Amino acid sequence: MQRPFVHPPIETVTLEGILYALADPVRLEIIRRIGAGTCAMNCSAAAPEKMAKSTQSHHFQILREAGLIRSERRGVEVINQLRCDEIGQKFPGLIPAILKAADERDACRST
Amino acid sequence: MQRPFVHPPIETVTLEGILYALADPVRLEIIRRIGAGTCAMNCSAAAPEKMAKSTQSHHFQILREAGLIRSERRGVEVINQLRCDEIGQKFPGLIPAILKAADERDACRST
DNA sequence: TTCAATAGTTCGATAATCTTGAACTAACGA
DNA sequence: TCGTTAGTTCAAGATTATCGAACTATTGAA
Repeated sequence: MQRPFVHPPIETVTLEGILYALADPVRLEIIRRIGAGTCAMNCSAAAPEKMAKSTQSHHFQILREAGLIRSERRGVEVINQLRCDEIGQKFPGLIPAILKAADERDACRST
Repeated sequence: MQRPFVHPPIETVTLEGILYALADPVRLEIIRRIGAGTCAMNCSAAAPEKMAKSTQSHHFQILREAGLIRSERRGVEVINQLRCDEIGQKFPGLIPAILKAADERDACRST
């Protein structure tokens, strides 16, 4: 089928959806990678290597439905970017706080 | 069996565990109620009314295992409180950001 | 002490959700 | 047109959640 990507308008994005999406370690990692990069990232680059593609695709779909990312086909690949401005407007400081917590966790781990 | 409550030391509390616990709407609501109150709260008061007690109990167990709450038996009931100082030390601003987002969502809803 | 009531917990079974491999689609280049 | 790459969709087995029923722990009253 492969219908075009659906992105919920920011008004319908819910806190539950965001937390649910970010509660999965894989998806949190994807968001961290996408969020850290300056430009949009394709799915394979953002997801863990050894995971089944179908599972990757599933995770991206959940991130899209949660309103966290915007996906767009660019040639043979699909590029993704964080909808940080929109989300930041609706839930100020939420995403940064979570990403900061993830960074702090990593910093603690490596010491 | 009913073994005594186990509370993970703050060092073993993970961001994943916290996000996972708070991703469930019921558990987020429980944390909001416990967090809002000035004193510790028993399970029935913090959980939604019409939910099965076994399900409530299950949710409290997940919140405990995530390190979000500390439970203690007080007579016939079990009182719960947010471990906000400890968590705030490990993940500064995380819980407040999530609770703030929940408050903002409610504020938008009611207007 | 014994009995009843209250507040949670544990257990077992069904219902919902996740993960994966296989088959498929869409775009590109030789 | 064919082969390759990058993702998606689908169906099925494996986890995980929800509930009712039975149980435990504590209190207070007879």
